[in-house]
Amino acid sequence: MKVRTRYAPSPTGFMHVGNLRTALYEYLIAKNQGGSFVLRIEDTDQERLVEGAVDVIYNTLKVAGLKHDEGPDIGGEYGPYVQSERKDMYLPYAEQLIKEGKAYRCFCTKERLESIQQDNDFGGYDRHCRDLSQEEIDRLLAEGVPYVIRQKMPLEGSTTFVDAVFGEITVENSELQDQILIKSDGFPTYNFANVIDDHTMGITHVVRGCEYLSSTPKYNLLYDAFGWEIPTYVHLPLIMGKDAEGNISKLSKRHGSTGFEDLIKEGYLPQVIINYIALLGWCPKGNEEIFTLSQLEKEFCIENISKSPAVFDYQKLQWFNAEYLRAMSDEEFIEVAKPYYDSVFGDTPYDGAKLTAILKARTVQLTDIPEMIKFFKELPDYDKELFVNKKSKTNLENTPAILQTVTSRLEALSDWNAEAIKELLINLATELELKNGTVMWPARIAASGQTVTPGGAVEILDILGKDETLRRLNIGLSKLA
RNA sequence: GGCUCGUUGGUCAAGCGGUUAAGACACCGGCCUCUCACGCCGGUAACGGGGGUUCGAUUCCCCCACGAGUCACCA
Repeated sequence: MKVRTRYAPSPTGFMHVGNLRTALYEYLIAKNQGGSFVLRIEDTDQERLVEGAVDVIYNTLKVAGLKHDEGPDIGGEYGPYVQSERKDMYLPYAEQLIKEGKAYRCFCTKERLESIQQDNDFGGYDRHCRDLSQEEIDRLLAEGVPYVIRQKMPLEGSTTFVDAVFGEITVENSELQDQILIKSDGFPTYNFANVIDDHTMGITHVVRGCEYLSSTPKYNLLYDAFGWEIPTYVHLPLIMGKDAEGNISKLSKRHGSTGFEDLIKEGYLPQVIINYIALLGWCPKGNEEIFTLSQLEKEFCIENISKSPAVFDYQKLQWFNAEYLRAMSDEEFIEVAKPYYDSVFGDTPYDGAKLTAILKARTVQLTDIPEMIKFFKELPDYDKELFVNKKSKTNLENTPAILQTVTSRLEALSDWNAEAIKELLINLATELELKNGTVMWPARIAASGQTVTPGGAVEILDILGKDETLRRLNIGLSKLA
């Protein structure tokens, strides 16, 4: 049978990396088996609808490369793919269960439910309406008393199911509530809609966070009640975060950015986020860690999904990002870095290729770029003490003369390119019987106004160009005078 | 609190009865070097505790501890 998985987010306007990982695993499980990945929007909670939230979902999947085969925007033979548009499908199923004695109407008010919460030795709903007489039901219906439809849970025994990740899990039926199937506004609950939709859409693998593990027996009782085949369950371990004190809890804002959009804004590549979260809870066969999406499609297997929760590690994410950036061609790097170059230079022309050459090995997050290159745009004010460096053997005594010589030699250089500049400076060092650093250090400081720079003197001088270089070297000389 | 699940270095994790207990990130040295990176070489660091089963347990079983999830007209 062809594998079919579905990603069923509710449109909240925010894509948490945990949700994205679920989507990714669903996608991978489907693609690994040549199956279909379905997108279904779960908007049964009319009180939590957010404007434009569905677009966030489309956009994230698109940027992340998780192309769905069926969905609200592209259709498919199992539509509609938005639950609110499927609203009328659910009630008949619930009524069928009532007819078969597997569900019942509950007329209890919210007030009553709240009051029994106070003194609940049993926990939860007391099944007050489970055995109302038919006359009573008819009377309440005639009066138009609002009601919900609840599922009758077995009072005894236990329910066992097998999860593809966690194995066999047994829950006592006495633990199960008579859960609501249809809310008083006529909409189905998430749990009910899920079962109906998954079955009618032919979903074979239900992949979701393990927070659903203990409610899965309820789902299965529903499948059984309808005589439907139970799907394969794949429950995923949670993604945790670690706060400043070292406490570990479910990943949330206090741990840093948790939204896909936020991470993109912070200069992480979409393919990096995908690669990293793929490895949070799943482990490939070999030692390789860098995977493209299509490689993941081939490698992914349910057996290697971990049972224990994983802490989201921003340092590792950074390493992945830097690694991807370094592996890029110059053209690819320029493409992703351009907005950041532009943010520094504005309308001033610049050589993206040369910037890329020095930045590629040094960029962790793309957002690091402006800070690294802003000195090219404008020479920062600096103290002459910066010229002093023990290891390069530079000090305020020898530097003025060296910098003066460097300046005049460069002034005479007609062909301004990295190679020529390098040759000139190295030859000068040899000629003066100095180590390279003694010549390079003053040049770099004067050209950049800072001790730490991306690239060396040669690259910086080359990028600045002859005029700007000489202007800056002269500023340096005047500081030393 | 009841129930369910989990527990290998700081983090991600391999392991599936016998291993010098992989690898990666981070960290610490060293080399390279005009700074910072990159790259290369090396290093520190782990099976939560207690009982069993077994010739032998990180691996199987039980108990405990700790952690997490769940007990909604939310998903």
